[in-house]
Amino acid sequence: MLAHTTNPAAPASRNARMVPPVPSQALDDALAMMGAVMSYPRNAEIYGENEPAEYIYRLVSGSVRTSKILDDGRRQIGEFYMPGDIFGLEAGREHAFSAEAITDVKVIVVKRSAIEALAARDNEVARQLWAVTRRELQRVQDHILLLIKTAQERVAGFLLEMAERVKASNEIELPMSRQDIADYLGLTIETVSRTLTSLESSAAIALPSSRRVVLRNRAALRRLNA
Amino acid sequence: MLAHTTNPAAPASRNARMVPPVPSQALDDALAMMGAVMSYPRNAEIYGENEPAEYIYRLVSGSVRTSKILDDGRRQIGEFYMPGDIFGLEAGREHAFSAEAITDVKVIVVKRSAIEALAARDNEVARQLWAVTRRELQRVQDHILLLIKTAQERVAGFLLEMAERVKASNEIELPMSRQDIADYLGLTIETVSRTLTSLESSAAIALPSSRRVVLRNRAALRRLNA
DNA sequence: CGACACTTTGACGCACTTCAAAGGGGGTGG
DNA sequence: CCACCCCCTTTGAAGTGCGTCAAAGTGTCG
Repeated sequence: MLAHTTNPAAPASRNARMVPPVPSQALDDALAMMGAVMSYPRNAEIYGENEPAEYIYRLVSGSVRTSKILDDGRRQIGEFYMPGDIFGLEAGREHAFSAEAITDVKVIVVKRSAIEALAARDNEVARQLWAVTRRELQRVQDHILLLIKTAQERVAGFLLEMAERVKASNEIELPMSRQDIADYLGLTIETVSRTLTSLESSAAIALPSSRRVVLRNRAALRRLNA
Repeated sequence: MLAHTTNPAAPASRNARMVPPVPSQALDDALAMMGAVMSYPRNAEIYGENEPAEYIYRLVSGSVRTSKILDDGRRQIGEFYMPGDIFGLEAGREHAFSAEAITDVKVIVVKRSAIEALAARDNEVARQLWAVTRRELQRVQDHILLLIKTAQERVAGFLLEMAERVKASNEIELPMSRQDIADYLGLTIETVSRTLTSLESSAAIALPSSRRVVLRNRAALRRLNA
């Protein structure tokens, strides 16, 4: 099987270190073997915060967000997941975040106990599970670096990250709403909107529609991404 | 909610979920067996950003910070490590952060290749390495939750986290400087200082000296920690 | 075509930063 | 043992980037 993993045409990466897809053939095969395909409509909850983490998921199509609601109602997005990504692994015995379908999604679901039993027998699977967790850790660390920056830097960084992950030339289709972006970046929806508008004015990007973004000047975005 | 009631001896925990120490006897034993003890004086670099990640470390005594300098000179602290913690595992093939001794420290150092070879043979060690990485991930996720809050909430959350980790009744000795705290919380040193002063005025804490903090009213701190 | 959800734009306020200077406190040398 | 110095911390005053509140677009699906 030619895995979806490698991409020779990858664009020059952002200055934050790359988080390359983990080549995880053995794991992917195991998940495909053992797992059931499930579908969730847009906005459905895949699992909830504090639920026992009984399953792990491999996203087949669509996009997923993980989030956490704070006591005062503020919401933080943990991560966005794209096809091929594995999620639901981030927790201890309980999910620390909830996961929701941003678009209609298909996922492969596997019982955690089953995959862990396999890992106990198959060191390659164990190694890849660990690698997936380390990649997740890197993503979260990159996320922290975004959160200490200015609004312009956060939005520019977000766009570069998305462009890299969806690997679509220069025009990217954002599956998530402005509110999702705002809650990912620790900003308000108004600030995200204003910042995008201002990036458009400075010709760094174009916005053919609110969910479509054309990166016109990556160098400028990378400069903002300080 | 009757949450987090599990440990009667533990002080009531913060509302962010606990990140309990991972019981890792097999791993600790292996590290003790295979490792060399090294000492670093205060402020010494243990490893640098972008260096190959050849070793992993178990902190024996003292405190360590990991940090990353951004292009414009801003510094972000990744995590603080206390005795018993394992660090240096957070990266891919290269360290994403540098690690520095906050105080004089002693660490046990083990070649990564050696511990990975052991993990390939000993599933218990492999499992525990994965568990350490997952705990690290949880910490970083909690860190993100701090970064989206107000200054008061960040500082209160930081104090509660430190109190929990050093497990010293109500008076804690902070090994790190105000600058370290500021760079951990994404604030300026002035804001950290002002916030501590204001928490003292409101009788939530006392500051016998700049590095010593007495938690006088955890409930108030937890309330701020929204 | 009309209703509803999402996005954009505007005006204003405030929390935190920035710039500046005044305290400590602890270690060293006289 | 005291005095001086250096570094860290605290306090003050003023500026500003982002949040808040409010209202006007814009697209989409019945």
